[in-house]
Amino acid sequence: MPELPEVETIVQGLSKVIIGKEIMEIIIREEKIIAYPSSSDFRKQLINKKIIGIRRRGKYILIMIEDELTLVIHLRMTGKLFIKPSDLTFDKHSHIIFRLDNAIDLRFNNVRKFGRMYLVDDNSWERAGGLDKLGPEPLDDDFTLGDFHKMLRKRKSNIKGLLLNQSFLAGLGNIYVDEALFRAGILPFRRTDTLKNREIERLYKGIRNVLKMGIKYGGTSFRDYRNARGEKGSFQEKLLVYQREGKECPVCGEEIVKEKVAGRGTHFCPHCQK
DNA sequence: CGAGGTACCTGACAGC
DNA sequence: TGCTGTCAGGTACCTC
Repeated sequence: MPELPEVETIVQGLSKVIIGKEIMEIIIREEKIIAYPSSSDFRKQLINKKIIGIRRRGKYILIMIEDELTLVIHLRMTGKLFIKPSDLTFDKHSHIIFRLDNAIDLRFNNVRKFGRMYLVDDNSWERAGGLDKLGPEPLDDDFTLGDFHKMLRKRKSNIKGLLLNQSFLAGLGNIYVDEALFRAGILPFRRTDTLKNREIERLYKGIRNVLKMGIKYGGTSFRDYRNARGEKGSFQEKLLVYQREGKECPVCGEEIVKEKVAGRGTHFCPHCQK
């Protein structure tokens, strides 16, 4: 479900509420969500510990716990992480509940049960479900056009598939890839080694701009996504091609097309994108 | 290495 | 009303 801007919005929302709080109780209603370690070790190591920080890496949420532990959470599809005053009524899909010391719950809700949690030692991330294999952060200041150029030069696959690959670049998903490619004027099935310098530059800027805009508008909510307070984002109102099949291209007026590329539903303008 | 398919799950929606 | 098929913001794993 969530991509970089949605995860960033959730992290920003949670940081105001959970930092400095102690975990009093953990209610595990779906064991399989805890991927590492065992659910009993997971509970044992977290109980009565204080949350000292939270940050994002790609689409992963990293919650820093005292005693040099990191709770790593990936929401996958339909995952939500939100805060709520503690009570005993649990939504059908709230699988893990962290009860904090101010009578606030941090709840992990995930209709499709694809999301996973990992509890690892700080900076020891090889057990954290691929976190150690991520590519660069696209919004980092030290991720430059030159870096992007160098990374692309070694590749030959279609550009959409490559941008979805988290070990190539961290944080993009199906929505933001389609939007970035539209803004760059590049067809999603173009071979990476055919991209011209000026196209690579437009793509670099397109990726960064669309991610920044996504964060500014609090993410994209067209079905499940909600922030840490249960509110929708509004970037769905700014989408130019995603979920706009059959509608007019905002630039040329031609019809937006949807096809399967890299195994995913892919939206593009056959006139504006070359 | 890359491409393509399947699997993991549940729910919404279209069509009959 | 209800059945069936398809699709969904993600990723791991398998085969060729």
